[in-house]
Amino acid sequence: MVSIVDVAKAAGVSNKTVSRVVNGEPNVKPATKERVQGVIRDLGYVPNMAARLVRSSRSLTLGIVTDFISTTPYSGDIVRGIQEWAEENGRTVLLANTNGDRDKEREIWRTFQSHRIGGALYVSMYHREISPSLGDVATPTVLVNCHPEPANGYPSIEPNDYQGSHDLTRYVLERGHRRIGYIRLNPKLLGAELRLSAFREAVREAGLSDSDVDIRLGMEGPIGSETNRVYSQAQDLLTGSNPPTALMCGNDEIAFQAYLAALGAGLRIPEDISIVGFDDFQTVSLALKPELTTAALPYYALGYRGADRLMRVIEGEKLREDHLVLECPVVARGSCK
Amino acid sequence: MVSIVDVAKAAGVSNKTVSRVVNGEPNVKPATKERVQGVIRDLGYVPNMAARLVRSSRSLTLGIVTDFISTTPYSGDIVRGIQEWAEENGRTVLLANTNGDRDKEREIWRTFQSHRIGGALYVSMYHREISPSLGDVATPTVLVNCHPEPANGYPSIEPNDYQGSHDLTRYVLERGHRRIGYIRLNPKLLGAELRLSAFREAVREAGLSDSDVDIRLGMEGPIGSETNRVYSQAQDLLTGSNPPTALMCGNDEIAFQAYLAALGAGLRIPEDISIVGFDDFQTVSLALKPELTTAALPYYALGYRGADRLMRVIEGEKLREDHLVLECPVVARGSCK
DNA sequence: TTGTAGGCGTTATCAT
DNA sequence: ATGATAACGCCTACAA
Repeated sequence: MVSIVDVAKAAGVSNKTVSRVVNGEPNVKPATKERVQGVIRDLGYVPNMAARLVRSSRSLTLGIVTDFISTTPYSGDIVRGIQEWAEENGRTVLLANTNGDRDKEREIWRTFQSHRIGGALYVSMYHREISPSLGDVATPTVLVNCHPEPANGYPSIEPNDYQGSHDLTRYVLERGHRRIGYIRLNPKLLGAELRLSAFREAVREAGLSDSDVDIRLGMEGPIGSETNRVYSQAQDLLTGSNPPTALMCGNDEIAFQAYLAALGAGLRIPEDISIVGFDDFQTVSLALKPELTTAALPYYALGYRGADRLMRVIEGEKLREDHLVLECPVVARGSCK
Repeated sequence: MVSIVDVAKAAGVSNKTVSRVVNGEPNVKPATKERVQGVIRDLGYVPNMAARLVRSSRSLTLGIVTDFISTTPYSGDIVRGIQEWAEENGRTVLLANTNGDRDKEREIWRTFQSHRIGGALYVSMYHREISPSLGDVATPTVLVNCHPEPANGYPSIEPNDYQGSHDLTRYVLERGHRRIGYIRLNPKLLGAELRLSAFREAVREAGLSDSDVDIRLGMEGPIGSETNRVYSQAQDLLTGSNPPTALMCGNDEIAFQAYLAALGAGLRIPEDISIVGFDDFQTVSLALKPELTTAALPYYALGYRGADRLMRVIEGEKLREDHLVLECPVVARGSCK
């Protein structure tokens, strides 16, 4: 593989001059610069990052640690956001997946260290509280789609489930609905609590009473192997006496099953029953007919802006104890009212 | 950061001996070995891959190039398969995404070169024929979920859409269906052609005539921004005179919309109409009620075995012109007959 | 504006 | 079984 010395020889300059050209440093005569660049092209020289890193110990690669990449396919958009940022900023991305295993997590951390990464993004695939076991290392780290346990203050970036659910509930209320059903996510999910409490709050603010809402548990049990009661709960809710006019769902996949239950019961959407979801998982939300009104989880932005924050941490800004929250905008489509 | 020299000093041996211990080389007295390992633990020494690479030029990291990671969320399983393999084999993974942009592709290739990766996996997110623009580099490369244009012989690994569709059609026929509807994928997709022709062949083998099948175009237009006619086509097909008893769909998302159309038309699944999909995209196939009978695209295995093949190429096996094809098994669930 | 010398952390080579 | 020394490709520091 052609090295900086080869280029220097061929161009008749010192290796330091080549280095200067490669790194865009000043103090190179334009003529020399062009000649060197020509040789670089001709010889197909590509700088060796490893050698550069050994000498300067300033790494341009950053690590991504994901947890359950398999169970929530759509959140891959977080990774895409990070990649996009990395590409725009001349960084490269090292990827590893814990599969929820603590030992593996520690091992990954060692691997990243051995690659002397500049910083890391710890990406959770569902919104939750975590305590990453990063060893006792001082690598700059930002938590994405999760937040740290109270004590250990990593900076983080998360979606605002509360605001999203509150806005969405208001959207439904503003369309005149006064009897509202709600099918919950697995209570073990952080988002479940936030979304439900925002729903309750918005409904209370609108002056509805407890008897105006009908809250059901859609999923329960350990995450990844939960019991799914959505379909039967939706059936029960929709075909009971005095059914709601609107049905809010913990996420789009629940809404999806609610559609099936509603259609199976001979109801038309949205004429007989309005349905809204949460997440804006487009494979579902855009495939449903009518398309689903929902609140959008800003996955891509979570990744992109998370990477941006990481860079700031790397460059020395003190962001510890700094937790950023991104809005979940309501996406109005045809399924409500 | 603690280096091999620090360890050597603290252990009272030469740096080469430490190196030997770290790399599990022979000719180290057990006592020395243990002492060194103790010091390594105490000092928290982590080998510097960059330095190792500079010296030995044998890279333990491999690159993944993806194209449209965003449009097909579920195919992230391919990446998961690769990661799993990498982890089991002590390799690290560098990730980059072209977004379908040729220039970016070339740039990624340069970046990978500058990291001196040992080999690369070119991963397409939907099954297709490609001509990767890898520059004139000799980095070992394996194509995953796609195959090379005739001329340039990269080894590849792909799903067997034809076999999957053929088996699935036979499964449907064996359940006694003699009038079958079919909603096609976008013809621009390689899988679309393979699946449809396998369907036609299986139907012909069973002695059905052209009038027994009703083939509709569900999607068309440029990939990523296609026109979706599935819902209306399904409605039309199911509510016409002399409707089919079984409806086969180009993929699970089409089947999903067919469900909606069927339920909307007051049909019961599978009593009035059997529906089958393709892909086994579990977010859809397991959420549908009844759960969807389909053929499983072996995404995970594609990644895992693709990585395995890459290693073999790296180690010098001649696999050029070697194209591996993985079976798509029928997954029987409740939606058929 | 350009070049020289030295060193980063590691492995390879050859001695001991 | 262990060590001394050179070399990998690059950058830093300093000199010219």
